[in-house]
Order: sequence, then structure tokens, then C-alpha cells
Amino acid sequence: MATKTPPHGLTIGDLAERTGLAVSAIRFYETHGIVRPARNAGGHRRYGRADIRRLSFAMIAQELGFPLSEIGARLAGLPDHKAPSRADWARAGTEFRAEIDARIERLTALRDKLDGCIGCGCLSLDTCALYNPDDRAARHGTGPRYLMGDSAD
Amino acid sequence: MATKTPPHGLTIGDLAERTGLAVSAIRFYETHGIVRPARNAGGHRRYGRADIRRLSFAMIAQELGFPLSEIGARLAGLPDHKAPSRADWARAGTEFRAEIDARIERLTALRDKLDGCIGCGCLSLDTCALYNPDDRAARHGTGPRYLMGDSAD
DNA sequence: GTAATTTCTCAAGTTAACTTGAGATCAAGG
DNA sequence: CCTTGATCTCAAGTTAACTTGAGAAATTAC
Repeated sequence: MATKTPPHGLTIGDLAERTGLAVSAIRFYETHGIVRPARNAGGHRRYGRADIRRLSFAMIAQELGFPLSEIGARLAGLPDHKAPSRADWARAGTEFRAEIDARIERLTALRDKLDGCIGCGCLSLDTCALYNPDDRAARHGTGPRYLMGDSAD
Repeated sequence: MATKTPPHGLTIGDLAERTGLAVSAIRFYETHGIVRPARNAGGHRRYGRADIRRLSFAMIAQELGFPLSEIGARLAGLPDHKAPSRADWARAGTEFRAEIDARIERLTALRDKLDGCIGCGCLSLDTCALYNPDDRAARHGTGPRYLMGDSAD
């Protein structure tokens, strides 16, 4: 029973193998507070089982478009060293469900509009309702978007 | 009917106002071939009505996660100076519809899995089917992902 | 007990999508 | 004609999310 949960925890390599993430990525995630491993005598990171969950959670959240900073903030609410309770995870998951629902709705609406637009062949801001200003609030993409809806001057 | 389509075309400022994009962004999009304006005697860009559509198209495509390079490539198939035919736009739109459908499916599947996982409170790669390897192929996000599924060595 | 791995830290590079700034020129109004 | 205001070009900065590289110390393997 020594192999089930190594008494000294998992190495970063172990974690990388189990999650599919690159070692460098895991270290990077640490800078965002997504994991917060202990250190052994030699200064090497030691992870617990709960960290696998944290990383899985982060990966899913990422695919949903959440920035790492926000993911880290959410995970910050969970207990650090002790494994978070079932209820903790459930709550986080429920919030995600809401996000997913919202996205599905947005996409469905977009699809319906697009259907109409394919019929008329317009696809223009002037003549088409496809791209209304309200939808634009949904900040996606990478770079700076300072001027998009930030300054009204 | 002289005001309907200015004989000399729209300025970049006009276009910015009509699309909501920043002037700098429109210039940037040009480097990706999304618009390809003519120049007047003084070297200033002059756009046609079709360019508004091109930009609208690009904005929508962006929200769907397409990189500008691909958007530019797709738009490259459309006639440059002449307004593209209704059929041209319809074809492009149809491809988008497929993408949207695929996304909705992906999200729906994710939601269903998440529902199950909230119940069990696991959210772990080991014990949970939520995050299966096939789904990971869906490259999202910005930075380099060289090692994620690129090199099998 | 030495060689081969793995890990450590820290700095710097990379991609995407833009923005900001500088210095110069064009265009339009009075 | 002269003064704003819009544009032009080109270089450099920015954010997000990582990767790559260098040099050094810790672990593991034989």
C-alpha cells in the first residue's frame, strides 16, 4: 500500500504525466495561484492528489475561455493544502454550468440569426441584425481591447 | 443620389465609425488581407461598401474563435474590388454555421458530463470522464502550444 | 559512488491581436 | 493662406499563456 499515495507526494513530472500538461505549464500555473505545492528538503515541488483536480479544473475552465487569473482567483477560495470538500468542488462546477449554459444560448442565437442572414445574403452591419452592439460586450481574444467599450469619450 | 455612395469612397474614419472598430485595428486587419483598400492621390485609404461587410464578417468570425489569418485567407477567395455576390457570402456563412453547430455540440456534451460530475464531486482526470483526451484537440488560447499534441517524441 | 535524470530559478523568446507614439503629410474650413 | 483635424508610416509596447535556454543543484539508477 505504499504505491497508492506516495508518502512524500507527487513530483512535478508525475503531475505532468497524469494531466498531460507540460512541466513548464504547471510551473506557470503556479504563478497564478492555481496550484501551491509544498517543497521537500531539496527544494523540489511536492504535490498532493488534490492538485490533479485543480489542474483538471483549470484546463476545463480554460477551454471555456476563462483567463488563468480568474481561475486562480476562484481556486483561491478552496482550501490550500487539504483536499477541498465535495461541496467546494460542486459549487465551483455549478458556476461553470451557468457559464456553459450562457454560451450555448449565445451561440444558438447567433446560429439562428446567421440562418436568416444566409437567406438574405447580407451579412452587413447596416442591413443585418446579426451583429448587434450588445453582443459585442463579450470580450474574447487576446490583445489589449482598451478602446472597445472601455472609454466612451 | 450622390450621398448614397460617395464617389471617392469611404475614409478609414468613416469605416471605423460604422463598424465600431478602432482605426488602428482596421489598418491592422489590412495586414492580414481582410480589407484591401484603394488609395487616393494623397495616399489615403479609400474603402467601398463591401469592406463594411468584410469587417463585419471578420468580427463575427473572430468571436467564434477564428484567427485573423484564417479569416483573411477565407476572404481572399472573394472578389477584391467588386462587391462579392450573394452566393459568395452565403457560402462563407454556411461554413460558419457548421462551426457554430460543432461548438454547440461540444458545449452541450461538456455540460452533460459536468452535470454528472457535480453529482459525484470528483472533477478529476483519474475518476472522471469529463476531460477526455479527444476533446483536448480543440486548440484554443493564444500562446505557443507546440508540445501539446504536436511532437509525439 | 558516479553517471544520467529530473528539477530548480530566472531571463528572454513567441504568437495573437492590437494600441501607442513620433514625426510628417493630406484635407477641409474660414 | 493658414490652421485644425484626419491620415500616413514605422517602430515599439502590451497582454495572455506558455516555451526555451542556461547554469546549477537534487534524485535516481546502476
